[in-house]
Parts: sequence; structure tokens; C-alpha cells
Amino acid sequence: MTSGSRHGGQRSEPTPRVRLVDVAREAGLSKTTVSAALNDTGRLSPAVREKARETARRMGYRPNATARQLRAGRAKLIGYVVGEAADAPSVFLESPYFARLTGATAATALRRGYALVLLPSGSLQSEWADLPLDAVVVTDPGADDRIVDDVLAAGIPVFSDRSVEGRQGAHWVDVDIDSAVRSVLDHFREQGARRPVLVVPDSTTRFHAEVFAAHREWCAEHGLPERVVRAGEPGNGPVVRAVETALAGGPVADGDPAAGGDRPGGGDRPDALLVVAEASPPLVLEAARRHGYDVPGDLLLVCVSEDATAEHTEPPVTTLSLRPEAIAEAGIDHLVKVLEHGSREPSGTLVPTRLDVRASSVRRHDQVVSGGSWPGPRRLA
Amino acid sequence: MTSGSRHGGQRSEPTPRVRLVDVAREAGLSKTTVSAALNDTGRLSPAVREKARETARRMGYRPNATARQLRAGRAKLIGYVVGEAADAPSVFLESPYFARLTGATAATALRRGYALVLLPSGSLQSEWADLPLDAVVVTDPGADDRIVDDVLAAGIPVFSDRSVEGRQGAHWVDVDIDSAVRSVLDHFREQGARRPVLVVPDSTTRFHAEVFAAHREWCAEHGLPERVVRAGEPGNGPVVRAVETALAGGPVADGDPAAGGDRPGGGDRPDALLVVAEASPPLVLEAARRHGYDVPGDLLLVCVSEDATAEHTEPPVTTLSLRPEAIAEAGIDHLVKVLEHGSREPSGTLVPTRLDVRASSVRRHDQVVSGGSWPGPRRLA
DNA sequence: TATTGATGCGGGAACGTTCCCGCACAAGGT
DNA sequence: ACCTTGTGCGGGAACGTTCCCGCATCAATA
Repeated sequence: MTSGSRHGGQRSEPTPRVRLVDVAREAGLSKTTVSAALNDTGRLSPAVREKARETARRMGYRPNATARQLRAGRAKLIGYVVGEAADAPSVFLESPYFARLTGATAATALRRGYALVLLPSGSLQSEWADLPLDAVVVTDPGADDRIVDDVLAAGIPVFSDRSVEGRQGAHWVDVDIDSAVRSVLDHFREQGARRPVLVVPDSTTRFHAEVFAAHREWCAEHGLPERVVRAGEPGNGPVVRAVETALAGGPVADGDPAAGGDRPGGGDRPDALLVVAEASPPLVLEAARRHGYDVPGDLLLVCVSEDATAEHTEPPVTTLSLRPEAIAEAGIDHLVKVLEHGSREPSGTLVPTRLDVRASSVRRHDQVVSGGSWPGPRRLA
Repeated sequence: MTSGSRHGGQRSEPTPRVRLVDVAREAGLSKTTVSAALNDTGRLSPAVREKARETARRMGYRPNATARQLRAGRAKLIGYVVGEAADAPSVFLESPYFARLTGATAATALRRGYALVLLPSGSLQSEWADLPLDAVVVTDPGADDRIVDDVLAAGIPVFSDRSVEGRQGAHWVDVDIDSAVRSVLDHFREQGARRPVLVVPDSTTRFHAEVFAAHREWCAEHGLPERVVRAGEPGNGPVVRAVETALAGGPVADGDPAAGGDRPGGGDRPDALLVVAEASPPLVLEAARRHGYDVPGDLLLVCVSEDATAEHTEPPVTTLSLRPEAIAEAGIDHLVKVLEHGSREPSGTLVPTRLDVRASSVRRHDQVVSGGSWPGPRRLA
């Protein structure tokens, strides 16, 4: 069918992949010309350009990425580390948030032409040292984590959360947790709640620390006592127990055990609950019921969670979504910009959260009842 | 401190990375010699070898992985796809099993010198087409999944589960689910259970299909009716509901609704439960209690789960571990062997599971009580 | 008809490694 | 004295791209 050029014929060998020169020879052009044609660069006549493309297509040419990388000096590889180095041995990813963040980050990176390489938190420096990484993404580094320092020391740019702000070669993307916490607490207040309680895990993560700080500030501004219950660790079990603590004995004032004077006493039972721990909304709801609360009658409930089941409980649970997909996209876009336009300046991006207001946090008389399909949640910034 | 050689001094530039020739020049040797010294090949005098190494170390030389790859023809990159393409949009990884499998696979691969590239299930062919992948790992491909065909068509070896057995260029690692199911059912039988029920999600995954088949065979061999309850989908909610169905109304004979004559009637309540769905053991245990069962008095319970909380419930729950770390290691070892010793023959590895027998599946009089520390679970192959 | 400028294409170097050779030199045998 | 064998090291090609050039060719202008 085609002319000449059977320079070996097909053996049963692994297939000696077709190169640029092969296409060039077949098309009667030079590799330079074919390269220009395929990359849409250079000055070529439309006829030649098309001829080159057609030939390449016909021969099933696929460029050798490694050679490209070598020439370009960048490998288009991004390392991806998830936190919790010391504590949990590689039991990351289990939370819906991290799972979705990871998936979305990989997908977005891929669309931008970068591949995400998984770097389990236990990995030794020597194991990734000879990977041609253009950058490393570190999600939620623990306070004591060496990984950021190691990577920066190796001369590789780091993208992480706001905890790396200001460091040379480091960039950050973070969720606007301060606004988020405030918006929930304001929402509670609007709905008439006066004794909101915060349930948050006791971790070294910046995220949780910032939640706690935002809550503290808001309480101070509104002259309310801080009601916080700390869960020992993340995960459904401990968090549900913490919720039960909050609902049973009433909140514990953080920091000062002596301030617990107003603790038990039925009249001080919480009237709103903000659970910042990725607990399963149905489980939290059920815990509330077990303790005799009617939601949203006696207790307004908001969970920070990506769990889709929140929409299908009775009542549906208001959630604060951290929008992992949005964070992933903002992060990768930021990263690509820095990598390809080479600004070495430290820089950051703040991503807004989304509050999906559902029945669990709205006083009854406010409730919109529509037949058939759900009206969809009200959305606040 | 060191002699001479300031051939530019340090600018504020990105750092023009030190190459092999730089080391060679500094050491007064040729790049060939330095390369041989660092790679421990060739014929070199100990003195020269040491000199080269020392100089490289001093100059902070790190080889350019891309150049190496180009020369070697292999990029040491492995694609990693997780299943559920159509159904759930990138909500993989949430289960402890997949999370741990993923982490362990990445870690093992890294130790063997390969990097794992995350390929979200939605990714287009065009997105990974120009990655220099040496192989692609596909975990639990759905029955209708195109990904395996696409990758094979691109001439890239595939490593997946047993569903790819026999295909050219495909290799597999799988868990010995047949033995596993049998060992659990035998265990139930030894403990005196006569009406075991299987709870399994309704999915297109090979794993679940094989569980179902093994159960069917075992029942046939032992002359017992098949008692199966299918959960609509994986995830704690649906599975717990399925468990409740199993415990409340009694089991449903699969396939033939007319065979349900012996269904309700208190005397036919199940006396053993095998939950193959990664449900949280505490949740399942609680569901049993709600329905008035005493575990292990009235009901023996075994969960297929990697959830560590199983050890800490009261009673501790017997689990069948699929040993994700073992699968990861076996899989990567197999992969490396195929890649580096080039056998194109289709081949596979079967990995045994591990039954951690705890109190939830042992009749009281069998129970070993020891003071202080736990005696550790009995382990069956 | 020369001179300029633009256009179309190809030659060759470079990216940083590894590896096949070949050369120089020393030691041992005849 | 020669030839052989072995050891220690380096020169240069190759991996497959991209990109800087330079060389033709041709139209438009002086």
C-alpha cells in the first residue's frame, strides 16, 4: 500500500517503537520539519505540514516523553505527599476529603500535562532523590514534619498549605477556614442558637489549629464562652464519642478546667453543634437522637464533611464543604503558573469554602417545603 | 577549605545543577571514569574510584534521572488506576483497603526504584498517552472497563487482578478469595453455626463475583441453602442496612424468590454472618445488638475489613484481612521481575488472605481468657 | 539585472547519561 | 629482544527530541 521502506519488517520482537526519524524518512522530510509540523511551530507550507501529520498518524507515531523531558529540562512530574508522617503509618487517603483531593489533584495535573507521583509519607529521601521531580505537593504537613525541609533543601519547589508561607521556594494554597468558621457561627446565630459547641480533633495539623483559633476569636467578639470538645483523633469512632460528650455533659471550656462551673445543668445543653472532623453525618445525627435531641428543633447541626450521604438523611444535614476539587484545581493552576513562568517569589492562594445549608441547621418555620424534588441547598459564600 | 575551582561562584540563579562532567573535571578524570566509579562498574583502581566518589559527594552531585532513562529506554514509571470508572466519579480510595493498597503499592514500588503515577479513572487516553509508562497497574477493573484494553493497545504491559488472565501482555495478582471464603465458612461450621449468611455488595467487580461463587460452591458441597443478602452498593450505610435485612427478616435465597418458604419464622434466624464489604466492624456489631443478637452467643460474626477498630470492640471482631500490603508487595515484585527479566508470557500470583480469629466468631467455651495483654488472634492460613 | 527580504526546509548541536571500544602501559612468557 | 595478556582509563557514539542556525529559492523592488 505505501511506498518502500521496509527496513526490517515486523519480527515477534516487543515492537521497536517508531521514532521521529522514521516518520521523516517515510514522508521524505527531515526530522526538523516533522517535529515542527507536529508541534505547530516553525515556518512550513500547509501542504508539508499536513503531509508530516498524516504520515505520523498513519505510522502510529508517539513522541518519546523522556527525550522531550531531557531536552526541555523539566520532567513534568510532581511529587505528592500526604501528611500524618509519624502518627498513622500510611493510613492516609481514607477520609473522603483526602481521597477526593488526591483524585482531583491527579486529574487536574494530568489535564495540565503533569503526572502526579505518589510519595507515601514514610518514604526515605533516598527513594525519591533521583526522581526528576519538578515540584512536590505536601498536603497538610504535620507540625513536626521534616519532609518540607528535605524537599526544599533538595532545591525542589514545594506547594503546601499556608504553614509554609514566606519560605523561599515554597508556595501555598489553603482553604479560607477563618471565613468558613465565622460563616457557620454567624449562621447559627441568625437561626437563634446561643450555645454553639465546636467539636474538633486534637491534631497538630494547621487546619484544625486554625479552626480552633477562628472559633476562639468569634466567641470573644460575641462575648460568648468557648465551648469546645476535642476528639482524641480523627475517625468516626473517636469523633462520635466526642459528640456524645458534647451532647451529654455539655461543653468543656477549653484550657481551664476550673472554668467548668457552668458545665452540667440541663439548662446549659448546647443548642448548636459544629463538627469539624469528617465524621459521617448520619452517625452524628443518630448520636444526637440517642441523647434525646431533636434536630433541628433542639439542636442545629453542621458537619464539615464531603460525605454525600448528608443529603439523604432525615433531616438532611447542613455541611461545610472544603471543596477538595476546587482546592486541587487552584493548587495545580498556581503550581503550573509558578513552574512555567518561573516566579521564585513565595506566593499563595486562598480558596473559599461552601456552606450547603440544609434542614439540620434551619429552624422549622424557615423551612421550605416543596413537593417532589428537593429544592437544593441554600448556598452561602 | 577545598582547592580551587570557582568557575562561576554562586549567583542568585536557580542553581545550574552539577553534572557528571563537572565532577569529572573537578576530579581530573573523565566522565566515563566517574560514571563507572559511581555505578560500581568497569575496571578502576580503588584509589581513582574513591577519588571520584569523594568528589561527587563533595560537589553534591545528583544524577539526572531523565538522561538515565533516555539511555536506558525505560522510565521507571508505573501508572496506577483504580476501578469504578463509570459509577462513582473518582470517589475511589475511600475504603481502608484501597487506601492501604495504594499507599503500600507506592511505597513498595519506590523501594524497588519505580515511581507510581496516579491515573484517576476518568482520565482520557490522550492524557496519559505521552507519559513514559513502563507498565500500568489496574486495581479491580469493572467488567465494562475500557482501560485495560486501551493500555494494552498502546503496547504497555498491564498488571491487574485475575480477570485479565491469559491476555497477551497482561499479568495478574489476586487474593485467594476462594480459599478465604471457604476458611471462614469452615470456621463457622466448626463453631457450630448452621445458618450462615453472606452479605456482599452488588457490584461488577471480580472480587465480589468470586466471593459469591465460592460461597455458592461451599453451600452446595455442604448441602446448605445459599443465604445471601446483597447490598446495593459498598459503603457503610447500604451495607449496614443489608446487615439489618439479613438479621431482621432472615436471609433471602438468591435467585429464586419462590424458594423463600422457609424465610421468616424466628427459628430460621441466621446464626453466623460473613460481611464482605469493608463495613465498619463496630457499626455491624451495633446493628446486631439492635436486632437483639448476642455476639458471639446467638451470632458469629466475621467481617472482611482492614479496619483496626475491630480489635477494640467488645467483643473484638474476627476479620478476614486481604492483606493489602502483601498484595502490593507481591504485585510489585512480580511486575519488576517481568519488566526487568522481560518475560512476555502472561503470568500471575495468588496471595493468601489472613483470618484473624477473635471473640466475635468463637463460641464462649472456646474462648481463651488471659489476664493483661491480649493473647493475639489465632491465625489461619 | 542586481539587491533585498521573506519564505520553506534541513543540518547539526545540545540535553546528561551509559556503554562499547581502543589505546597506553606493565607484567609475564618464550 | 619480542609477543601476549591483562589492567586502567578515556574518547566518542548513542538514546530521541527540540531549536538555533544557515542555505536555498522566489517575489518584489531599485
